[in-house]
Amino acid sequence: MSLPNLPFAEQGVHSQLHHSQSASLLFGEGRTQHGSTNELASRAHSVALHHHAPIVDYSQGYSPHMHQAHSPLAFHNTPLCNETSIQASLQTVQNTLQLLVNEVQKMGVRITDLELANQKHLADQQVLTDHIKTTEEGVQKIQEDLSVVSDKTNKTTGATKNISNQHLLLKPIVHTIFYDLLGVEKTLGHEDRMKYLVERLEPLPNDAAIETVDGTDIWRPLWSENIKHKINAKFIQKVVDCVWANETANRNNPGRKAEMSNEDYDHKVIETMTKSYWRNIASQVTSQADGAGLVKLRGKQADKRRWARRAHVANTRHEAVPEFHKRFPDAEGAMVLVDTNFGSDYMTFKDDKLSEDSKRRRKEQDVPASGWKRYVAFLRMLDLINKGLRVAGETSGDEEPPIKCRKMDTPTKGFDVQASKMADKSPGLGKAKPSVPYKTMVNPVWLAVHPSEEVMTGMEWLQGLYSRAKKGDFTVHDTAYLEELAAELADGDESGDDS
DNA sequence: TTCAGGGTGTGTAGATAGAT
DNA sequence: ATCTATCTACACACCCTGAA
Repeated sequence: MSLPNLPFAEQGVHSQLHHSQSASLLFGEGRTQHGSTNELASRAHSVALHHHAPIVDYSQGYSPHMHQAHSPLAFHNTPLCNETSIQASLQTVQNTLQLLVNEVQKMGVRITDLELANQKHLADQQVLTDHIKTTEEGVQKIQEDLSVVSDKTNKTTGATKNISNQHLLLKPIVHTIFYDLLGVEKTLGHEDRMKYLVERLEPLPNDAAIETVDGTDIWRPLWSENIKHKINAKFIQKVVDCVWANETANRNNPGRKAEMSNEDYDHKVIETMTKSYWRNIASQVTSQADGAGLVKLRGKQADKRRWARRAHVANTRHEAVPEFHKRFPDAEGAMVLVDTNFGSDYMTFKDDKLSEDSKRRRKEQDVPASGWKRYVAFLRMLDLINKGLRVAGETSGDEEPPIKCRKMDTPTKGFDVQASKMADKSPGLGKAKPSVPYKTMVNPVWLAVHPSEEVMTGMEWLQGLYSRAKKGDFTVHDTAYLEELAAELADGDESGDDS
């Protein structure tokens, strides 16, 4: 109120100065108290003292006496040097001296206070330093413990985990020597290699590990046996020895150079890689050899192909999400919605257009055509954005580097996963972390008849996204297509909350 | 019309993580 | 150690585009 233009802190300083002036400096009250019981108060106090007190207080408190004592005017102005006046003068001098003595004493007390405070600060500082030292030692110990744990983890997992991708130079070397020792033609493709190995599944007589054909030793591991079987162990050891010997020769011969990195050039690493590869090949050979196994293998391969296709489409859709966000800024979390397991146009396929196999898979999947149209619409919009981006050829100047894209005037509609690539289980199943759809992804009517379907709340923007999209976010072609889809959606969504 | 260059869709081997 | 599902990297065939 009195200092409207000053921040509160400034006002505080002023009030404190006033207090110091009246109570502490003139009368010496409370100094010891403040200094000894409250460090913060003491500090503030001493700051006020050093900065302001000498000018303000000494001029007001002592100058009248000092002036009288030292100014020549004091004597010149005195009319008579009689006894009374001398006594008065002496009295004044004595008073002044007494005041000075008092003040010096007070200053002494004050200095003692400051020294005490200083000692306490030093003690506090020492305590803090000790604390920091203890903390640092603790952190160092934790770091050491962590590194030990990490070492142990590496050692235990190193022997069992597949480390092939950590040794990219070593991998082809191991594979080549592996097949060399088996006598497999280098020119053969993967399928023919498997065929070759399947033809040689019969164990050799007398537990032999090697047969000699045209003067060449050919190894015959027992693929159906455990990796620790003595013949398999011998074969793996042979591969490791050959890889090691080759590399050693390379390194010792001045005319040649090392083929692998120093990390690869390690018996344990080579052995682990070889074992891992042996298991891989053994599993394939035994599957090929056995009728049921072969069927299983084929099924697995088909699943992989389907999955790869779905993943490819999901990845392409991910690329379109940033542009989608530009067009629909409130569509928070759109990226999360694009899940490999969710999106496929087969959800909207008419049953009579599907093959028998696809019908079977859809049945097992239990996701009827009308159930997920709202979500499918979202995916189609991503597809269209993606097509649009490609058609535009990234012509906007800030895109780097300019992609040389062929111009396509009529984007094809067939962007989605084909019906033949559909999975045979519902989207949430079969994953370590199941994919759970958001409630707004599915149509309310479908959800009502599938009460067991687990859904999450959120992504409210999906609702009605459609009708907004029709209003000119896309090219003429795309808009026409979306109109088509919107009409279809309206049919499938009886609640009509999308329009 | 031909053809090189490159985009697109698809298939495959193998890696990886987690469960058993 | 083994099995399973998921994922990555790469290869290849097809076909469109644009220049010669």
